[in-house]
Amino acid sequence: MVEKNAGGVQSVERVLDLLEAMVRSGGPMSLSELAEASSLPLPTIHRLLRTLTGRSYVRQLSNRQYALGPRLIPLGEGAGEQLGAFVQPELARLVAALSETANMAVHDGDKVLYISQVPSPHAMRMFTEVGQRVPMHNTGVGKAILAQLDDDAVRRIIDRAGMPAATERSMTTLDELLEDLRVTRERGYAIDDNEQEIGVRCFAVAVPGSPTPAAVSVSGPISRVDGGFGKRAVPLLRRAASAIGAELS
Amino acid sequence: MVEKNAGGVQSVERVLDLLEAMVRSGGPMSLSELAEASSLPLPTIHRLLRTLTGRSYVRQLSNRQYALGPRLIPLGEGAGEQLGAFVQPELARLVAALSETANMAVHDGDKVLYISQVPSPHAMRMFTEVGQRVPMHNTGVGKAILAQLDDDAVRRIIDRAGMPAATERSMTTLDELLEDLRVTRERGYAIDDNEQEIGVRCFAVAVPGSPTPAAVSVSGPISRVDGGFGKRAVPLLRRAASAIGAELS
DNA sequence: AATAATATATCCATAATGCGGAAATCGACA
DNA sequence: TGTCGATTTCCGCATTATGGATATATTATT
Repeated sequence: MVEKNAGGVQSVERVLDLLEAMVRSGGPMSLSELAEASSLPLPTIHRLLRTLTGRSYVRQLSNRQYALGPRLIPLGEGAGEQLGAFVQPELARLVAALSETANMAVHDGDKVLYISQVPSPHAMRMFTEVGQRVPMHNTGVGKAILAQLDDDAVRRIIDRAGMPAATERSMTTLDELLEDLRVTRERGYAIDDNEQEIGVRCFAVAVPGSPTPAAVSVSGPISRVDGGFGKRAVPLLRRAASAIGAELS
Repeated sequence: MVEKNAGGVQSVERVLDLLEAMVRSGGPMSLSELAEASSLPLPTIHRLLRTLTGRSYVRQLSNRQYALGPRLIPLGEGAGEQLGAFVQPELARLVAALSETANMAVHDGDKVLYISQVPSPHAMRMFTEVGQRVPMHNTGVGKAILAQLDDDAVRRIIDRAGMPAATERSMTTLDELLEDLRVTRERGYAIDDNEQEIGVRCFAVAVPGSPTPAAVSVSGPISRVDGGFGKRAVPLLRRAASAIGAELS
């Protein structure tokens, strides 16, 4: 044995490495690019990809490059549903206590993906939709997730995604954002104050120990969601986040 | 050798079988349920799941049941993007020729998932969003996909999903739907005529040879999308669908 | 067009890897 | 506390995946 292995099935671990490399690259990859990314011998990669293409989890373009295949889509959808189903009751408890819309979102590339939502009983409420992807720099969940990364990682994400302003309250420079994240880390929760949409305020807490970074939030109109609301909401958000985190780890 | 193997890496094939079983079940599964679904020995399944849980592609609940894990979500998203990126130019050609919104969708569970869209240049246009999931029985893409299945498979889907009416033109009985699908198969393309939304008509063609069933469509207001439009649209849709199908296979 | 250079795909002998029967452990229920 | 069904760990065996070497495509060069 050349290296110790953490008890996983080798070929499965390698397949996962390959798929992750393909997600990271964001586009089709050639065999040799994959070899470099994974430091595995070419024949091995080829054989594994052959297995995946045979099942449509990877498809080979006419360039002979490889891309993620359509069969992965139902897998991702299914995972989202199953996760959402578990998270739903926790969010429902938040809504029962606070009467504002509760969301859970996960980090996905340079954006944040909503995977679960329980709407507020109020007529005027938030309208985010499960499956929607929103920027990281001007949303509560996005900033809660960013605050868990170090400044360099944040910089890379913003380099790629930019900082489009959604409202006049949105932050537009990296320095502003990094300072806001510093405050967020210290305080332990993130606030979106009219940054994503005028008239809306949002409190968000990161899910601790989640494998893909995630966060939960409650949001509503500023008339109801004020400082006093925050005082009541944050401890509940913390509890919900750690309950979810405990189940995920 | 007890059985012939199609040249794939055994443990990888088995992992895919397990994940697919978990998607089909739609909820958490116990080890023994997985054993029954996959006809593999328990220790083997356990070892494979251990590898997957170690990487967060599967998570184990406190019940000791297993569910699809959060790491699958970015995979599915990435696959959707990479597929969409390739499909985009084909859809753009359709829009250039027809000036109506073009969509591509894949079969996902009991619904249809939009994975790519190019909007019409007209001010009045369709508003479907990528990532949205819509019913199968009252959409063009949905019916094009259903028409490729046999009646029993259709029946099972409708049994689970029901046939909620979106408009007064929506079909609401299985028999109506099966008859419509028979016509669709004969004709070679599907029509959604005010069934999903009043004032909107849609022509759709299945993507041939796609591993996950898929379809492309163009849709717009009935004032522009009439019989004459269909005559021009269908051959172009066919060409786009087979171009996409060729690349996917 | 012909040739070289590079990247991709296939073979196949080897042993390392994953396999699964058997046994231990855990957890639910009485 | 004892029993039963399910889950998890153990470990010797041989089946399975491995990767160096080789053949075959594909692209670049003259």
